[in-house]
Amino acid sequence: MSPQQTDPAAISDRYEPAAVEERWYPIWEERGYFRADPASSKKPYSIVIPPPNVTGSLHIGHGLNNTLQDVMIRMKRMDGFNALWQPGTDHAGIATQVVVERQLAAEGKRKEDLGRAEFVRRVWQWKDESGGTIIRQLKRLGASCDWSRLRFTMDEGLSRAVREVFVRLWDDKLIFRDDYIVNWCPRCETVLSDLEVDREERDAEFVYIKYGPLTLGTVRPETKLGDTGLAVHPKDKRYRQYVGQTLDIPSVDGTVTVRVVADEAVDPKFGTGVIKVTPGHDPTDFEIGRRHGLPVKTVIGFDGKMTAAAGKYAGMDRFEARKQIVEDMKALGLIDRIEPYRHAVGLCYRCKTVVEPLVSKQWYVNVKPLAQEAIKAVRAGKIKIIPRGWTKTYYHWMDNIRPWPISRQLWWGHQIPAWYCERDGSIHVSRTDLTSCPDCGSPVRRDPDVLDTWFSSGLWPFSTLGWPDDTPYLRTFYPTSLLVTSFDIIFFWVARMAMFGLYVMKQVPFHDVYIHALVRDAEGQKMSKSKGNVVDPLELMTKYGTDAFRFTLVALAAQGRDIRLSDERVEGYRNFANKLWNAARLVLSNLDGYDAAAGRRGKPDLAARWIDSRLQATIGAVRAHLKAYRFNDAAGAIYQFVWGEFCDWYLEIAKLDLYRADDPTRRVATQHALVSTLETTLRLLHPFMPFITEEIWQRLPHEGESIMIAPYPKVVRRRVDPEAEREMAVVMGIVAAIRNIRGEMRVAPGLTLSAIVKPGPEAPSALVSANASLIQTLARAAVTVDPQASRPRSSALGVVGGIEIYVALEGVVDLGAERQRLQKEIKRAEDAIAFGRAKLARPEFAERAPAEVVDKEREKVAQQEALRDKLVASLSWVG
RNA sequence: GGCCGAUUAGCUCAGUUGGUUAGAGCGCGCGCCUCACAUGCGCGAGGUCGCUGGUUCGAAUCCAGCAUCGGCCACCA
Repeated sequence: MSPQQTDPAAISDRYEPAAVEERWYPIWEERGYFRADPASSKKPYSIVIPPPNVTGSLHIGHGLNNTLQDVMIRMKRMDGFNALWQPGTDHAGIATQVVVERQLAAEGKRKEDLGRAEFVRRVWQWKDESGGTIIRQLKRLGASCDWSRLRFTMDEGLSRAVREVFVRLWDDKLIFRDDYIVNWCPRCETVLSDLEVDREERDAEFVYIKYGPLTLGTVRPETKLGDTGLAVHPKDKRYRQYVGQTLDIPSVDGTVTVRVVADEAVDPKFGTGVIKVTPGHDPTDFEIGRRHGLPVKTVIGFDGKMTAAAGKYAGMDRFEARKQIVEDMKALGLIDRIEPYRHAVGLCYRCKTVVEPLVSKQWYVNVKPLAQEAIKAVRAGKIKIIPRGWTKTYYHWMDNIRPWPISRQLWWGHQIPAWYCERDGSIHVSRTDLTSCPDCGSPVRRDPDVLDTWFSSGLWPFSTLGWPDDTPYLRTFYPTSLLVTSFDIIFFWVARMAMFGLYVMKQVPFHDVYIHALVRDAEGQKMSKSKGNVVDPLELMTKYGTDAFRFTLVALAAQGRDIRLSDERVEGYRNFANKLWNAARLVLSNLDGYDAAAGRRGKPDLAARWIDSRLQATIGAVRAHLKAYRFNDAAGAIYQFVWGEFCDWYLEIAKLDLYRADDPTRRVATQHALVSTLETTLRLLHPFMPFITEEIWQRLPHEGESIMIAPYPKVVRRRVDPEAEREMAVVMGIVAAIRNIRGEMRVAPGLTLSAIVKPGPEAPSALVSANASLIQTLARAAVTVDPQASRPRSSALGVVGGIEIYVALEGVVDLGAERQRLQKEIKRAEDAIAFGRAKLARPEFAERAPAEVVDKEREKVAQQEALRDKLVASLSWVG
């Protein structure tokens, strides 16, 4: 490396991120640094991205999620792994379809007006228009994905994977079609899985209805029209006589015929201990009905309106019908009483419409056997969930898993590969499209439903790598190394991937699962569009720089705790980037005459040995923290090292050699220490702050073409130097003690103090003497070392680790003024003491005030006494 | 109802397996435009670690109970 010199004026004293970010990302991408190579002999390391909604845009959660992944993948890539970060996007069935439906609505059209084929074409068009946004934004974030491998859940290849898995599950009898009670959203007109139903507490009326000889309570009187039974607990003596009877109950619209059954599901202590059984509109009732052979009567339709079976209420909205029926029952004297009641109602996760339990024919995956394997994999440690606490949640959900309804009444998605024979209705599931019945040659009709979005995302770790084909990527990178995701999709996604991965590949889809927390606003509120408190990551990146934004998220990403993001935080880390920038500016502008070889030959002085030792410790800490996914600790370790040690101490010390041209050997040695420390630090920091580190690194003497592919720092044992650390601790302690006195005594920073240092057992004279000039400069004090010294008059005392330091005050501070100040403070303290004592002495206070108030007052007095004593002591030395 | 988490400085949070004087950022006070950086430098104030009890030589840390807040799950109509 040739000697170089940079004029400090040539580099801005502010780090300006925009230009740097724009310059480096395209270079990295063009040079192919993001690409993994399945033929490489390096150890593979892979991450699949949680696919964002293809038509979405980057929100703060993506910011955190992808920054963490980028930190890991960049670190591993630098550390010599064959690293693949597999990117892609999700078609997000219902979400995307709703957006396009809204666009149509703006044109005054409904999707039915276009027809299915045309509608789907419109969605594809929308996908093509908006699909690039989130990818561009991820690039803006610095994400080092292998973009040449970008996948989409509805790509030809991934669709083939979906169909293949569907067929295999069908052949294995793990997919079935059944009439079952489902969560139905009357607005979206589709079935929802249990996970897609949000619960919300609502106030309701608990209506006690007279049912012939019995009385029972319900919050849903309108479903009375669909009652086909009554149920009581088998052991409930009160109602035993009715069990088995069929009752004709006079009701609002003629009589209702119900059979009384005994079922364990009934809680005899709740309400009257009798429940009405409406198998058509309640999941519990549906189960009871199945157990006892009660018929299903559907009185509410898929549109949320009462059906023809509801008699005179037919066509009425379900909630209006509820009111009307209560009115009618009141009129007929069928209501015993009404009580207020608060309970959870199910809402559609997309549109918040109250979900209607309805019986309909849907496709299901019997996930129970798959869940068993998924549980085993975690128990056996083949999948490690971090933080550990989430494993219990995972087990609990897997243990209680129910069949997964996978059909959705949408047009956007993977259409179910099943055909019905027009002749006998037989079902034919096929890898290829059918035009006629394989059994009888009759015409066939394809099932119109599409699959739940999570079906295709569940295949993501292997479908993106080429499955069902046996590709080099699949062989090299499956199972993946790490999955980084948020806790809110553990069940939706992580659990499904675990089940599908084990079922299809016979191997876990990932080894480690890191679950990160939620990013909230500065007040701790969940960000939401309706609250208007959404922080736009792009704005933050523009305002403070991408590196600062990334570093903020990482620094705040403590395990198991939500992140409160505020501008002040990002600003703080923007300042950190600026600090680093200026440290680099100092180094770069003092490299004239630099000779790397000569620098290496030189003998490092104490400070150089110290900073090198601290650097090794930092490298070790960062590696350990990243290994354990303690991102915040890793970031904190670097921050502390760069600012608190390298800048605050080493750069100040280095200036001594840099600015003094009388010792060229020392200068070159120090230049070398500076370059080497800074260069290593940049590599250590690169995964967190990719842009600024590359920019500075390129300007520094370095080896290689980019920091992105430079080696990640390793701890060099022989550079760990406990002796240097001990000795520097003494020097720093003395400096701090003198600065402390300067601060307390309000001595101007420009004034040079004179200090006598009396070494103690921990700090031999030789050590202090050897570093006297260092101390002198850092503390701005003329230092005399004297083991026999005793404290002179008019001096301030500092004590550190057995060393005594006497700082002369004569001529430096106005002793008279200082005396006055001390006297004034002593007086104030004494006044406070006197006041406090008087208060305590007053009987009405001492006897009547609460004990803690009295204690507090006593404490205050004691504090003031201690302060006074300290001031008096100071005064004696100043006097 | 079940499970989980949180409670530490004015604010937001760190604090690995129990171990000297409990840390950081922001904010606050004092002094500084010291030739890398005022997005900065030096110094300082500020904490009964939610409460009660227990284990221990020793507890912010482990155990039990309580209080407050938050989250997830759940078919009590």
